[in-house]
Amino acid sequence: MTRKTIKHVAEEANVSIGTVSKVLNGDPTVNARLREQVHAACDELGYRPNQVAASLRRQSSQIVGILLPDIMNTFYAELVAHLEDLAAESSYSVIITTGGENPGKMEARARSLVERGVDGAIVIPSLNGSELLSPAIGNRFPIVVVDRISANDSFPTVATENVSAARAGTEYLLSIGHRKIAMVSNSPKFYNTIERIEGYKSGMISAGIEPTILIVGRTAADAEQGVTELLASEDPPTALFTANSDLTKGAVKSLRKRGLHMPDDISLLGFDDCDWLSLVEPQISSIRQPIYQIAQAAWDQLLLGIQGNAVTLSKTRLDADLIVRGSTSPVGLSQVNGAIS
Amino acid sequence: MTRKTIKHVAEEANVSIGTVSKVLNGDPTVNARLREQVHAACDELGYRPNQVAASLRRQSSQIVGILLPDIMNTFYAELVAHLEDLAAESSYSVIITTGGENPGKMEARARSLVERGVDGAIVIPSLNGSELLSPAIGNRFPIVVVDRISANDSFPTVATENVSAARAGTEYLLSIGHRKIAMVSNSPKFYNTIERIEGYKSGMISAGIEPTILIVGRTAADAEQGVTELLASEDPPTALFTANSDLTKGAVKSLRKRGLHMPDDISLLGFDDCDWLSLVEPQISSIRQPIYQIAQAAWDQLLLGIQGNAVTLSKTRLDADLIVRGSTSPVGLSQVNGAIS
DNA sequence: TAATGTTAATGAAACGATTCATGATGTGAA
DNA sequence: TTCACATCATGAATCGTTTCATTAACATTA
Repeated sequence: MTRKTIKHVAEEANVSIGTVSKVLNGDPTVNARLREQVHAACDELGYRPNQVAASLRRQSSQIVGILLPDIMNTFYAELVAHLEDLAAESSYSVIITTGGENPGKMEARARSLVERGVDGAIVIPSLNGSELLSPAIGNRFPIVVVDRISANDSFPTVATENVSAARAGTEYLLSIGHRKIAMVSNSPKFYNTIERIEGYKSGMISAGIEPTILIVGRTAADAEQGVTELLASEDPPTALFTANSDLTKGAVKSLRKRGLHMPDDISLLGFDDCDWLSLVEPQISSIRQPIYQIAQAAWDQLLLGIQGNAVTLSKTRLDADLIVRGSTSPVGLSQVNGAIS
Repeated sequence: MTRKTIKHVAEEANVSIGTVSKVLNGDPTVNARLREQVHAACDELGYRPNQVAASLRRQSSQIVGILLPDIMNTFYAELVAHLEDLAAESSYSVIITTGGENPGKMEARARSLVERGVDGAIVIPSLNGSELLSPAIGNRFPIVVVDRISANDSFPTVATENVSAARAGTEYLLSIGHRKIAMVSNSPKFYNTIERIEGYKSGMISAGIEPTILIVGRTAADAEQGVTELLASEDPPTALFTANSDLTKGAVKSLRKRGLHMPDDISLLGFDDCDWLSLVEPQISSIRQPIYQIAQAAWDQLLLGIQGNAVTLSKTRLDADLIVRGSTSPVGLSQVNGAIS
């Protein structure tokens, strides 16, 4: 028994196909009795509309794409969760595709989204991602770029106010007496990273202190190794500031292995909040991005784009919060003496 | 400039629409020269096929749905990540929808998936979810139920061999000398929970020991509170066995607040592995579900269902691994004396 | 009564692909 | 030369909706 179509409903209800369509779409110019008949017929037959056909005719699918590097990162996972909720509220469905850090893959996925007829997409690009997007996608396609925005994005963007957040974090560490503060960052290929480094730098320089920036790879393991080397150096920092949650993981591992205790031996402040930060001992101070607001703003922008309203190319920035926990404290005596070990 | 269709390509290449379609679908019965012309025309026009139209005609969308309670749970997030990969390899796209623990919402989402014309779905049901599914979905629709299977599922299922895994965990704790082992579980509404409890019970009973089962709510906070009460009781356990990662979080929080140290004061073993387990001090022993294999098996089953092959109603079970870390150790002297605090 | 206007149902034309029966072309055998 | 038989391009039908120009029915006015 194949699925019922609008045609079957029309026959059952003794009306035309057009009338059924009207009823289903809530058109008021239809006689109440017929409306009743149509509804009855739908129930009778267990009719479910075929959105594929509707999409084709209407040239809009009520589906949006989310294109991102990785869904296991908690920041992205939470973002996706919020976006999915928001979309569902407006009866949109969401196609998720992850492109890893591979721009080619990412471009292919973007293509496939367009072919699938999604009405728009929210994109967290990988390297050079957003430049690659335009050709893949054609120019009439609504996109909002989130988090990893870049200087010349020709799309609306939504991101955390990274510079001021990183600067606030740095100033906090300075305010509790640290001078040797190292930022641990992945390579500054994305604007979020660049901005975090910039915020840190400006904080340090304002305080008249030379910044120390440790560039490591993308993974926790990279950070672990880098931090281990840094700590073995001549004049190790008394505080670490990690640029995202993966790097924070690596830093914690490194400290553990070296037997250093936070906050007495060293302080640690991480960009990105996740729940395990308050499960470790001591709990780790962090900068929390306003994920829900980011999702909200991105969704609003996307809807605007889809509805074809004034493409204002808006650039939204949202403020992050500094959450002080137990991993950061004033410089200890042992640290002042440079007596780490 | 609107998007090009197959018709434009046909004109550009001076062939018929049918021929273009053949070329695009790799039909071999087409002259090499024409094939060449068609490809040239596609490039020339920047033609991208419209999968919506193709879906309508072909009555298959190359999209599958994933219906699950929550994407922020690491177990589900990892599952989704693997599934998305597997799907992409077979050039399927994936629509994610989360229904929370709300069966009504879940049913609505399932409906919407069907209307959207997905070829099949992978489902992690919420309460009574899989019973609700059939009516929402009609009977010719390929589904695989994962993780939260139930006794009378009328769909293929894939899940961890929960009973033996929980039993193995229990036996491990017994083997290192624990006798007062409490299982901390959410309410046994799902078969995964029921089975974990069963495995624990059978391990305890085989050892001639009365099981202690603490039923708490679904969240980490629920577990924290429950564990705190349990530990304040007359004769507190020397080891805890938590039934999933959220509960493990709660247990860790409770132990921290109470100032108990693992493993000396109390041992902890958690069902579900996640990366923060090896970031806390001591690292927490756990049972790791074979997530990739689960995803793989689920995907294979789903493809089978989609291809309409023998609906065997297969029930796949996969073995979990016990990972011993630092949170579990033989009963300490203080514990034997019952002198916790 | 005829002319006009209003309301609401209808039928057919899209949307952009796939698919299949048909027809055109060319080759080889009789 | 003619017939049979491949080979391969073509055009039309189809998928299940939406949409819009028509029409039918009826009411209102002159």
